[in-house]
Amino acid sequence: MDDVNGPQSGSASDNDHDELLRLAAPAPPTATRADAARNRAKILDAAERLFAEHGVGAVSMDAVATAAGVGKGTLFRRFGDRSGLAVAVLDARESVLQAAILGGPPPLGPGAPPADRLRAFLAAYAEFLDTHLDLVRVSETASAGARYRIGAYRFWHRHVAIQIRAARPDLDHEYLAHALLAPLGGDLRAALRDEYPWRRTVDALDSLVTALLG
Amino acid sequence: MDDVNGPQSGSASDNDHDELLRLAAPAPPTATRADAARNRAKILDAAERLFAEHGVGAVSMDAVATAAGVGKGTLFRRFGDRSGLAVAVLDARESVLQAAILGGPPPLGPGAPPADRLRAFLAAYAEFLDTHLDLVRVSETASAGARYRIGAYRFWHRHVAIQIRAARPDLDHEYLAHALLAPLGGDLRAALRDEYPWRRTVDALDSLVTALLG
DNA sequence: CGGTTAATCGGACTACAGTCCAGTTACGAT
DNA sequence: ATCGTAACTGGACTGTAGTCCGATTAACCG
Repeated sequence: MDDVNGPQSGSASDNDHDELLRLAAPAPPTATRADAARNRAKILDAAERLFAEHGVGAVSMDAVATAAGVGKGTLFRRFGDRSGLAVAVLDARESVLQAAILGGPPPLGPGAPPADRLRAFLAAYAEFLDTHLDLVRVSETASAGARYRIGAYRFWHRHVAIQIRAARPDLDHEYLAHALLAPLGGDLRAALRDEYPWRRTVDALDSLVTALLG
Repeated sequence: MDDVNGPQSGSASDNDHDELLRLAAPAPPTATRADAARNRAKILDAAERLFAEHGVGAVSMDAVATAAGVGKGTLFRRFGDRSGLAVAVLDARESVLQAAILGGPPPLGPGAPPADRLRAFLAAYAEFLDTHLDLVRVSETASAGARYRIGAYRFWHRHVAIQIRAARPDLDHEYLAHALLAPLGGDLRAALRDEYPWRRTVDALDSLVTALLG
């Protein structure tokens, strides 16, 4: 297991970066049949269009399948369930933020102190969340907390955990990363959006990070 | 609105206590028809029995209605939806913890320093959560983040916010209370239960509280 | 280029949450 | 005691997520 000790050597930092990269990279394109790939693209197109036009909540899976010119079985075979489809649609948009974290300018990208990077990330993620709230909520709706198993969440979690560890190696950075991400879950944000606008949310989370990492 | 200033005067503390009491008290029993009350009890009995026997996830609303000897319309009229039923079933069990907070011995009850009370509460709630996880998850499953509107959550939130304010009046205690409760949401806990047992969860949250309140 | 195989396709099917409304029943007024 | 009415009841109905399996078709090999 990637142990907790090993202070900030250059190579440890590189390992962290590599691990994040692996989480960000899409699964290796395992020899898919041509028609399957075509259908996948048609479905994503149709879903994106319908979601934009009618709102995520008002689009049934049947509607997506029909609009894509594809049977229902195909839709569910390729994406598992409704939340899987949402994840796939979100994927492209998440990549932008992931790229900024991996190689963008500080404080979001590498180079800034951990506490600053963490604050910058939480602010950026909060913005992402508000922009795609409906889609994120659907992607979280799953039988057994699917959100926490998919690549995107694991990327955010890893990034946050690494920043915490860098500033406070004595803490349980793995769990605390979950705890810091939890307030940015879709349901809570949807319930609190009116009462707590983006600015107030970010300020409060900043104060939490400051208390934790100094 | 109940303003943020007003330091820890005795009366402010009493106001806090009264506000909590109000959130804990069940809605005034507005002249219910006798048969309605009887059916409500029959439904709760049946639900509790079926949940215990087959697991929460394997019990359909039809099954509850049938077992209670009641029509489906009645079930939905009285409890709104599936999550409303779960809330009602949980209600009695939550009251125990609420009573301990309002009038039990410290550190859970009044008398201990805010940071201690907060830690004690988070530990107690984490235990409650693990005991009733399935039911809590159903109670959170709702169209528009219903969890955050119901009395039980508002009680927990109020309590946490009050403790934060008492120790750190400079912070946004309202939002931070949500942030501290968020890690104890049902979905996250379900996903993390295996990897992070109760002890580790509580320890990590303790360190978070310590960082925040000292 | 034709045959073999295994993955894919797609629409009929199931199960369940939640709605609706016509009939019924309890309660207050007379 | 009787009546009027508002609230309650319950089962038929709707819409949707997700499953299943026979028919289809792409990829690979000789």
